[in-house]
Amino acid sequence: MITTFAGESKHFLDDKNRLSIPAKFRRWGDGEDPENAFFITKGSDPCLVAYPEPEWEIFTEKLKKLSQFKKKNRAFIRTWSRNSVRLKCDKQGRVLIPQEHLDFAGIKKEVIIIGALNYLELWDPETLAKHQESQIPLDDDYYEDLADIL
Amino acid sequence: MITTFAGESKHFLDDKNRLSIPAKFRRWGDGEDPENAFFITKGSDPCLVAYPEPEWEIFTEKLKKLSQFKKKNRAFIRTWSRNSVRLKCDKQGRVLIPQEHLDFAGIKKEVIIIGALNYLELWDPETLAKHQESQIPLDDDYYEDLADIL
DNA sequence: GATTTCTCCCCACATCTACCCACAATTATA
DNA sequence: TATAATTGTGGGTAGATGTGGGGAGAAATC
Repeated sequence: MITTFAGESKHFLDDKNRLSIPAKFRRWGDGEDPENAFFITKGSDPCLVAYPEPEWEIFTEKLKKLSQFKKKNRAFIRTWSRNSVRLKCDKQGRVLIPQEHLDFAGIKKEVIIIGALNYLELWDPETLAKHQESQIPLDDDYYEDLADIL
Repeated sequence: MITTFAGESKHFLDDKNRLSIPAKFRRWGDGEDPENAFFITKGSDPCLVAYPEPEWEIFTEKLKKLSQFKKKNRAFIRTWSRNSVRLKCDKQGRVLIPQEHLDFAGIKKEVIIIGALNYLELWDPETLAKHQESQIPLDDDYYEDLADIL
């Protein structure tokens, strides 16, 4: 069982591109996961997405079921896999994020870390603000649909 | 099973932004919840809303079922989760409320804590008074609709 | 094989958190 | 009513946390 991530923090990259993972996001489940590694990918939104290793594996197992005889499946699997990097926290609870991933999300120094239930999102503050502004507000139809499951 | 919260109290933030939870709201259910943590979120009204952890989890578990490959789902989860903070009572029954949340609700020193059945509302007294004044009175139609379920 | 780059350990330290103790005021109990 | 327990509030302090930087070893490059 994975701990549910919630809340947000602001941290800073240091000169070595290391990012402290907030302590509350650093441990999960029953603590029996010895490594507590994350997989970081490029998100569908302009941010990085960090999955605890078990979550990433669950998702990846689903992907394996896609037929590789469909061009779009191959493309998706390829992209997913290329963009995934396994990152282990150092003894101070930091991960070293590849420059290419930082560039994708426009992260320079400041990082907003959002706990989004079973994954984390890493945002550049400005990019996040702009994204929130340009966001189409959730409309009544959406809430109608939500109401069906909530 | 969650105890039903009812009634209201007035407490004061101390210099460290700690708020005593009224004793009657501090324990719930069968007392078998070892941590007795709250999740505090920004309300739809200008106040903070505090859910006992089990209540928050019920809702959140449903949210986890939403696919993250729909943009609107991501937006909804992000908003919900960003504003949520898990707060554990210290041994004296107090929680440390983040400054940002206090600012959202305009809380400075005095706090009105309202038991609202399965959650608590935290109000700045002035904000609450103003909100009550500007409140649209409940009309007959509303009571007609209520009658359907009551 | 030698040199350079990268990774990750360690140490350091300011800040923040949450423990503990304390105590007055209130409520419960005998 | 007297006594005991609970509650709300204040404050000191040890430990946790976030950040910075040196340097040993691994990996990559020449």
